[in-house]
Amino acid sequence: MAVSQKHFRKRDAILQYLRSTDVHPSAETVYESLKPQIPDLSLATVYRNLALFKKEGLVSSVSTVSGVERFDGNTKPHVHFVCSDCDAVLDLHDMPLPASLYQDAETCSGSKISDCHLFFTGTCRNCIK
Amino acid sequence: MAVSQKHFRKRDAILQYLRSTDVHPSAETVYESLKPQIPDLSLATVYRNLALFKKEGLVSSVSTVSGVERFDGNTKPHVHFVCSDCDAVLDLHDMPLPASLYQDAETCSGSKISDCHLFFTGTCRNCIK
DNA sequence: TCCTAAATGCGAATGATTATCATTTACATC
DNA sequence: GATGTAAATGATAATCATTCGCATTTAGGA
Repeated sequence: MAVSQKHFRKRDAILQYLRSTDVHPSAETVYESLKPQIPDLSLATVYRNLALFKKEGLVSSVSTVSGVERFDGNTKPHVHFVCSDCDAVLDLHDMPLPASLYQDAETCSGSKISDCHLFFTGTCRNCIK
Repeated sequence: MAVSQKHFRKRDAILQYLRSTDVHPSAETVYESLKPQIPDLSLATVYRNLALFKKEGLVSSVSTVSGVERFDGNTKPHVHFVCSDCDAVLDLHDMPLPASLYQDAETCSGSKISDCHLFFTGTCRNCIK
């Protein structure tokens, strides 16, 4: 009925949002961020699509912070920092993963490795003050 | 009243169990493993003490696997492997963390780092078959 | 316009974890 | 040994993130 956006898909909006931010949002945060633009968005849809994206490798699950899963639309492997005070999740772009890690892990474990997760916890710059 | 073990503390039993195993148990698993020896153990006690141990640095939280937190009584830093098929968590003892990582992360993030977590996901040897 | 499969909204169900509160225990003191 | 006090615990309710079930809507082709 609307002039345009008949083909608009909530799924696309969710993925787009994940790729546009570096806050590593939770499902709830994705929902709240998109709700103003998409008033009839349902939380279940966010969860469903996040699960789908994960399965398809379009987004990754950083880790769970204070019991809540956090997502990342940046699929390029990189290191994370998690602040245990404010639950912020930051990218440490300047810390590349040693290229050998992957292969080492496969050899060492005798398993088929699919993903590598490296993150640090501590107190972030803001919370130190 | 009992002959001995008047001073026996469930807390100690929980810590002892965590240090004796390498299965990286969940709270539920700790509970079920100790229940036969300690019939009046409560799940709440397990959760309470795990939280306490974590705060004191006596145990660490490996990661949450399929929505369940997994614990490790081995405080020496080491690498983990998580099987996405069977949810097993294994130690990769032969993969030491580069000593510089810690310091690098602190410099790179401008934060106070307290812990480092490195783990791989994939399909373990058993599940490959 | 009609049809079908996929996508979604809504709300209930699930399941892990935490909070509450009464009871018990450990241990120091008398 | 009796007593007082703070910590530890058991039992269960409450919480909260996540998933499920199902009816409805949408997209896109016939």
